[in-house]
Amino acid sequence: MSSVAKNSAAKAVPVAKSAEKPAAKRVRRTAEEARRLILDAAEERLARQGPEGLRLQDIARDVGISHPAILHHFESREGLVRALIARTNAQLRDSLLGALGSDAANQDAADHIGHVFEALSDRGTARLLSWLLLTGRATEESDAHNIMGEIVEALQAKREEYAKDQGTPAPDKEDTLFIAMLTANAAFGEAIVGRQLAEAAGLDQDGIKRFRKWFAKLLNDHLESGS
Amino acid sequence: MSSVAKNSAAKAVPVAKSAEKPAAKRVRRTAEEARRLILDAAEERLARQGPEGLRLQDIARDVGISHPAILHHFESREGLVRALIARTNAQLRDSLLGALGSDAANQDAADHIGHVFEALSDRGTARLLSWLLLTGRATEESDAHNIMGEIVEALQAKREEYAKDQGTPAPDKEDTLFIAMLTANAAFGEAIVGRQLAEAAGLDQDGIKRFRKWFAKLLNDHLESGS
DNA sequence: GCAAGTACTGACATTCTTGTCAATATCCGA
DNA sequence: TCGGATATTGACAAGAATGTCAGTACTTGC
Repeated sequence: MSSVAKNSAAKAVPVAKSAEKPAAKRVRRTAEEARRLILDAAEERLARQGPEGLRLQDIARDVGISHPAILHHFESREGLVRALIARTNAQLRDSLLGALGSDAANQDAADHIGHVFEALSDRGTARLLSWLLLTGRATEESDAHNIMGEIVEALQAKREEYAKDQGTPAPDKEDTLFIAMLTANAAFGEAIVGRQLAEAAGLDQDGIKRFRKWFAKLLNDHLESGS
Repeated sequence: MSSVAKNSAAKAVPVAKSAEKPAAKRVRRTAEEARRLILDAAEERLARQGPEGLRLQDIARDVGISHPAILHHFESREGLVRALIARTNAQLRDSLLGALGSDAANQDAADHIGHVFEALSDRGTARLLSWLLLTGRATEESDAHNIMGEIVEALQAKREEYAKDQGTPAPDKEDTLFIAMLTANAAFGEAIVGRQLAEAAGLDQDGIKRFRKWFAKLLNDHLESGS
């Protein structure tokens, strides 16, 4: 050992009192893994406790690291929030467009409605996005722009295709847009006030399912009535 | 002026350096008035900047008082929030039930929809309520319970009356409940994501109006189709 | 093995926010 | 006009939160 006496008891910084802590074997993750874990923890905190539960110290404790580690990976708290927003947006986009694209020939609204509601309710995606909208963030990010635009395009394409098959006139594009908007609004609203309202009305979990079906039927009736 | 030399330069506490501040003539409001002003300012801050903009110092500056004055009137920040919630709930209740009760014979959904949307959008009522729901407050307040219950009752009564006039069968109560829920959800959703979505879709203010009308028509069609 | 790169940490600095307190100014009734 | 009640204030206290920094320990390429 050439460079001796480096971690003995010399310098003075770690002190190292007799036989106390076994040093706890520091763990080291890849940067990517660490970022993922941190975002996961932040996401859950946000979903469970709302915006005020998003504190670096808490998140760090959840992950099992010190809070400066978070700063190391995300620069600042704001950076963390930005990253969380970006990831949530991407997940939402995949979830929605994926569902819309997969069962290509499915014209039944109920399935799509279900997907939208679940995509927004699960893991508190809607709550997260609502919070960021409420705090005035993402005003210029305009990620939502693309998502909404793509979805309306996809929906309109399906309706036109369906109309051609049936020999009915092509549907109005604004009508398609309104359907998408209503669904989005309703899903967001449900994610936020849904539980309260359902409780107030004495609806159980099954009642909520009935509500979604009822809503899907409402839209289906509209679709079939021809604009 | 018998008791002279009271605000001269004596005691030592206010220091009163030569000719600086003219003492600024302290204003004194009634407790009620002060509370009202404070709540107004808090409400606006919340609507404009979201939950993070609700700081005692800021609110105090808006009103033109010092922040301990707020504590004096509301005990604590939490007390202020509670009071704000209570007032907002009461306003919302009056607004919604008032509209529903006034034009007694009006069966047209469009007007009611318009009222609901406006009541929730104006002054950021929905944003405020959303925030408090997101932060997990008002879980047991259950003020919302009463409001929702009353509204469904009122709506159902109107539908039954209308059905009797028309000789049609009485409407299903759950259907009425679902209509109310959808409207509430959609209005909340619009209050939060509405602007973003509309922007994304290239809708202007007029487009939003068209959307609301479209939604009202959707419900009207449903009402007239008999459940 | 060695050295460079970097994930990670403890301690500290800074700033912000709620809340307390004693003192003061204003209103209002006697 | 006096005196009590109370709305209001400045100064301070306590705590929490983000951010900085120098140093430590793990990994990986040579």
